[in-house]
Amino acid sequence: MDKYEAILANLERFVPLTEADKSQFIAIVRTTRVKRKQFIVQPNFVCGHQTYVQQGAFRSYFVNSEGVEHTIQFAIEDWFISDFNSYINQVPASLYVEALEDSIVQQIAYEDVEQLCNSNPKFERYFRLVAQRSFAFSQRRVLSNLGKTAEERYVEFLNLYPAIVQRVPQYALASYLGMSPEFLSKIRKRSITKS
Amino acid sequence: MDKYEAILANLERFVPLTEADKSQFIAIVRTTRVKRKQFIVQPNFVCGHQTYVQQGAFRSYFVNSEGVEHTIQFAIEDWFISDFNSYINQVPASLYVEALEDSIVQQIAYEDVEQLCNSNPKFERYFRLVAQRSFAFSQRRVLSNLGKTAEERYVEFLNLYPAIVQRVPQYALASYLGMSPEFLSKIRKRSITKS
DNA sequence: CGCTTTTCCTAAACCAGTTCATTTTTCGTT
DNA sequence: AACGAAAAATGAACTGGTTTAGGAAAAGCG
Repeated sequence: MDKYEAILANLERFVPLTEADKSQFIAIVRTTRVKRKQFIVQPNFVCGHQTYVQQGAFRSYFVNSEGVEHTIQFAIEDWFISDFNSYINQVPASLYVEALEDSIVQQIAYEDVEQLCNSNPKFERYFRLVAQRSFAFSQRRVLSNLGKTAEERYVEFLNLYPAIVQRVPQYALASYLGMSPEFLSKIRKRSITKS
Repeated sequence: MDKYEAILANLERFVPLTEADKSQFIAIVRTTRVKRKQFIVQPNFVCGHQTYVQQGAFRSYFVNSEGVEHTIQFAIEDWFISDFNSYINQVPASLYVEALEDSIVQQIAYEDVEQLCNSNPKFERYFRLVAQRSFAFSQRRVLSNLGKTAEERYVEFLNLYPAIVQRVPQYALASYLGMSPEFLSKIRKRSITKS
């Protein structure tokens, strides 16, 4: 299979593309292999790319002043991941983005994206729609967690992303859900004996 | 002063505009007065507009299944506010957006914005940049709160938005900062006696 | 102005979730 | 298959923040 098939299908969910558009886009894409535990973004370095996961799994996380990790996002096949604040404002990152499995990604550089948007409104449109949806999504996530207990947040995540639960380490999931790994462990035990 | 001056200046921070662009934009803007306590967005109604605050103050909030209010955002002069998820996906809102003072706003309708973006790439570009920055901003907000205690979140907000602290009711601020009003009261007492 | 309603403050009991210390299991590597 | 290291589980002690209930102060409104 063509390695650009998936990412182009992603674009075409938002804007129709001619063959010329497609090659214009492919020209700025770079495919890379990333080994498990390897970082593609690190604090203090400017995040120069957006990364599309063709195969594998990643997480982005923040280490706060006390040294505690907080997972911000998981990404598996057909998701984008980066330190978006660093990328969009071209300032030093505050996140790590780490491969959780051996993976294959497609990357596009900031400068190339901006130029692409300037030269072809279809891409401007694509990135507008994606940014708006991402923003709306992050708002929804905040909302749906408000006033929920730790257990409710876990159950909700389990229903929404059963595949991810199987695939990521438990301490990472705990830090995503905003609880200690010990407490997540306690919850899982509870919900197993219940059912 | 021209009532469109402020909102146009906002646009021009991102894209240069000709006089023709400006009148094209102004054509879809509607100015409205909103009285204190009045809602401009309500749950179960589709949020049809983005709202720019020319004068006054608003907050958006969510009421969870237990009836507890959670403030999502405050907006004073030169800010936009809406239920962005409802607006962008044109689905029923889950938020209230309420005027905290008698206010004057400028509103632009979803359909008009989409048409404007289609017909003039400058606006496509403006809304892309704004959405990207909003997303980055909301990520930053999440980050900066991670692992912080209630008191640290209060102190940070006080430093970032001293004007807003003076202007909004304390229960609204508490629900924004993710704590009970009683606890915020306790904190304020502590930090006064400290200084 | 005076009445009503909303907002703010105080304090004690309480609890969801954390921390710490130890054991058990899983998993990647040779 | 066997070793070592990382991850997950367990349980007891603890705590940051909530809840509940009451009263004081401000603010809205006729």
